[in-house]
Amino acid sequence: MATIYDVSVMAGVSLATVSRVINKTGNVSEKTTQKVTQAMERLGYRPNAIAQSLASNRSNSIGILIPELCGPFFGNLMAGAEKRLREANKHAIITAGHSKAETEKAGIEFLLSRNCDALILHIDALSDQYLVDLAAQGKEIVVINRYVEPLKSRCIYLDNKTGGYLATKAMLDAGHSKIAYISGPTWKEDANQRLAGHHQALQEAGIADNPHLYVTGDFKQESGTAGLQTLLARDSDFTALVCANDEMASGAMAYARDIKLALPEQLSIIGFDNIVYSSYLYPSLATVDYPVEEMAKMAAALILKEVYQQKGLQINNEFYPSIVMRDSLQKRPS
Amino acid sequence: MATIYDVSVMAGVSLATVSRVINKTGNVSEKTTQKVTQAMERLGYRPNAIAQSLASNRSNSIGILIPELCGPFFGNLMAGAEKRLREANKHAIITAGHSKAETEKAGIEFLLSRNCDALILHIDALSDQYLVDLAAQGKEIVVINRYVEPLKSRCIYLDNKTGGYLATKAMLDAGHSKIAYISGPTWKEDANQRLAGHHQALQEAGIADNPHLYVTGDFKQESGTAGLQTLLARDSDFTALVCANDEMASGAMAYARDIKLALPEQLSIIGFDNIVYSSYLYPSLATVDYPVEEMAKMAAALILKEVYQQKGLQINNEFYPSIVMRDSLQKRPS
DNA sequence: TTGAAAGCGCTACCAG
DNA sequence: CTGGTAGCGCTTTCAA
Repeated sequence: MATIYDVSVMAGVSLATVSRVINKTGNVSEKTTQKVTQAMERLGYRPNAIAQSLASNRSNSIGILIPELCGPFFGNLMAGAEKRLREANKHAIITAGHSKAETEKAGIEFLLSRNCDALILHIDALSDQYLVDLAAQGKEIVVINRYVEPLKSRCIYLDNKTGGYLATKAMLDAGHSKIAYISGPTWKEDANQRLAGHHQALQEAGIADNPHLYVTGDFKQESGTAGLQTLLARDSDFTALVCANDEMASGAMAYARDIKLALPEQLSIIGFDNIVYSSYLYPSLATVDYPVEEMAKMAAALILKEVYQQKGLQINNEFYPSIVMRDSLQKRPS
Repeated sequence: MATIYDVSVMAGVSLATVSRVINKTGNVSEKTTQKVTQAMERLGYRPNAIAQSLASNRSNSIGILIPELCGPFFGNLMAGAEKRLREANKHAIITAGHSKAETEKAGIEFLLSRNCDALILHIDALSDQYLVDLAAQGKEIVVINRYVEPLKSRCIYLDNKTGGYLATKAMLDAGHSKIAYISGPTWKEDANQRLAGHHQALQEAGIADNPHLYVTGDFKQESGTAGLQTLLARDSDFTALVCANDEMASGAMAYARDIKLALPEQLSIIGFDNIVYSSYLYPSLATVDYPVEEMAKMAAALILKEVYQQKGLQINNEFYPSIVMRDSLQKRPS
């Protein structure tokens, strides 16, 4: 690899000048610029980002920590952030936290040690306090899908409670009153808030809480399958099922078909997230739209504004869910 | 951030010694090690990976370039590679190539400029020659899902042609003879090979080629929907549909239901890839298994072996697809 | 077993 | 407009 030194020798100028033309900073004469550019081309020179970063304390890269690298939800999150950053000539460095405190911490350390200019974090396991302390260290962080009061201007979050409320409300409006619920893991904030919204909707409708109608999953498909199985085994005669995310809903749907339960005639189902393939399920899955890609772009925009002083960016911290009606949710036959 | 210098001062030793205990290299007395370790803890010291990398020309990070960050196929690819690397204490740096020569090249340059020790590349647009030249520059590269003759020991690939063959053969074996095909983009190697396998199967069965039964998609769901629509508009009376991937198959299934075509009674469908949710579709989608996660792990293993001299690793370059029978493929009613 | 010192490739400040 | 030069934080000889 050619270095800046090789270029300076070939162009017959100093290191400083080469650096100037690389970074388009300072004034360099037209003629000199040309000489340098030519030398760079001839040598196939490419700046060493590592060295640049060490010298300038800037890396033009943003660390992104998400629980998992696969799955439609986080896929869209990554893609949204990466797109926005790429447009601004910044790079994303992505790593997985696997929803465990230890690995989340290790992931953050990794990103920090790579000198990221800022971090976008989807944290499941670490505490609010940890995030507050982290932010206090001076590195710009943006927390996505979580509301941390002291960091609220740095959080991009969804009103999950309203989302849960809307889902159940849609079932109520369709005439259902026996509504089962498959929750996400109780140690996840978003799962709890969705459940809280569900409770609120039931309460408003004057429907008493029935623990037989709840089961906890882990946001994966299999747990939707297992969840519905458990619920049915309890022998409660519910006509509607609210799932805390689409993946569990699709698992539940698969189970329903296995046991010849007619969908949506015998059971209405609604999910949450509006992941890409929910409209391709059969019946197409009603859900609550989670504008995750937009939110990820907003997180990126926040960083572009705060860290790179990009102008004219409108920041919006709170996002709202909306109902997406599809065939899996049907009026309760009276 | 505390630096190695701060640690050396606090511990009362030299920089070199601190470096030795960080890297567990060279002999350092028990006592000294303790002093240093304590100082590091007290200062909350974390090595600056950038500086380490610049000084040692090693980064312990592996660059991964894939076309897209979202989607089940690439999600599994990332996850598999990351998992294997993490176990070995290496880190993945992931970037998207978006299937365009320019961005793919930029992605590679980015990874190279970040001093990655090796690259795992899923390349769509760049030429074989480009890859050969790249490899010649000395950086270890592993090419995934593509066979490049001069680099064959560095390629981890699937026998896509056999996969295409198996899919169509399964339809033939089920009694179908009018078989439509929705292909991937013709400029993608894997798409062409799958199609070649399809042709081979037809030929062996003595079935003449019928251009009316072909349509080209882009591996996305929508193109499956559009593809089936186009095929049906041509008014050919096919009873089976082979899709070059599961996403297009799910799009086609959605369209079939829209127009009240009974699945699988009136149309048998098979996909390719065996992405996670294909078994949750209705009817569950028959497909060709693509062991992408295993392959990604193998790519990582190859790097661990070649670059980091990890021992005892068995490398296997070629992987084979296998048929996954599910409800969407049914015997042709005679 | 330890320390001194020369870089790694680049930026940024200070002179001129 | 250009050059000289002191680092950025760390690794890695070479000596002691």
